Amino acid sequence: MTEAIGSRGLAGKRNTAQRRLLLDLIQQAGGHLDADDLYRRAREREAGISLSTVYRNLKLFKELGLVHERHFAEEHHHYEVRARVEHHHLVCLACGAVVDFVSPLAERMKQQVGEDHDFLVTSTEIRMEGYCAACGRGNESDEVGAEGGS
Amino acid sequence: MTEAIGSRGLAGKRNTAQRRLLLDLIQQAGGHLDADDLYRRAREREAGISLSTVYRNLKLFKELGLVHERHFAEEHHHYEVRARVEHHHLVCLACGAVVDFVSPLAERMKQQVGEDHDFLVTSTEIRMEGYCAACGRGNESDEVGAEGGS
DNA sequence: ATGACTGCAAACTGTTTGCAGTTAA
DNA sequence: TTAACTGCAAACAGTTTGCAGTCAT
Repeated sequence: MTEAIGSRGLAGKRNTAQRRLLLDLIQQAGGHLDADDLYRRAREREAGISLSTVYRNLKLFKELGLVHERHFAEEHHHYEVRARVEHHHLVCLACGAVVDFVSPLAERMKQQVGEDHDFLVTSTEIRMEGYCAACGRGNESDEVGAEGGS
Repeated sequence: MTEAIGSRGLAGKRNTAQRRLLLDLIQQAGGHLDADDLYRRAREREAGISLSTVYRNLKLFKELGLVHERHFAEEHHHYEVRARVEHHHLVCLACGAVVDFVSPLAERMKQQVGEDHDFLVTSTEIRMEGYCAACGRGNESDEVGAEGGS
């Protein structure tokens, strides 16, 4: 049953070849692709597709709730299919790997913070940075001690 | 007292009037200002300062660890003085208010996630979105239920 | 038939860079 | 004195938009 978002969910919008293609690629990719990744992959299958179309549809998919926009440390956006369960990201500062994770603590924190600050929290994004097992060694210098002056 | 980062911490770099001014403004602001905010405030005090200088110094301060760069949902970066204790952000989708919060759960989660995925986590950024007490009512339509198809 | 959608090129925003002049050390 | 720094303008990357033509409905 991986027809998850194929054409379904377009809510009255036109079902064009480009949209089908983009949705399909996003879905296949699984996660974490930016507009340019998507554009490049799309061109492989349909050479004439334009970058504006990619952007316009990414925007549409976002509005329809089909994809999520992520803000990693880089200067552009990343997109991923809307996940069934809320997950977060761990990014390796050395190799750039992005690992998804879930944590029950996140849910608890959301509730608690919402209560404490009288906020109705609708979504949470957690990004942890550091070094993965492979890159871990040799990077002791970049520690983040948080000392304050008097 | 509050001479926290004034000229101190420039680590051998030149102590120019522009740097002093920028550091001072960043400190006064307390948090969450973007390059353009900073530029505008800086011009009020020293009309001739250039935007490139703002960017170049923001980059320097970041490298020296004097400020943190934040990635809110908008298309540009925000900066804040390096806090004594790691805190996170709650942003109101209606009025744009940004509230800082701290949570002991964040620390626990960091440890746990690091262990689980064999990552050396050096920093964590948590952003929760939702509606503050004042904006809360009247926005029931935009809920984020995470349902999966079939 | 017709308005939503597309491709293209041009515009825009946030950020970076080359260069020549200035200034802290 | 001199290399680090600055202001300016021009370059860049990512993203958006106006327009004329196309295509799903």
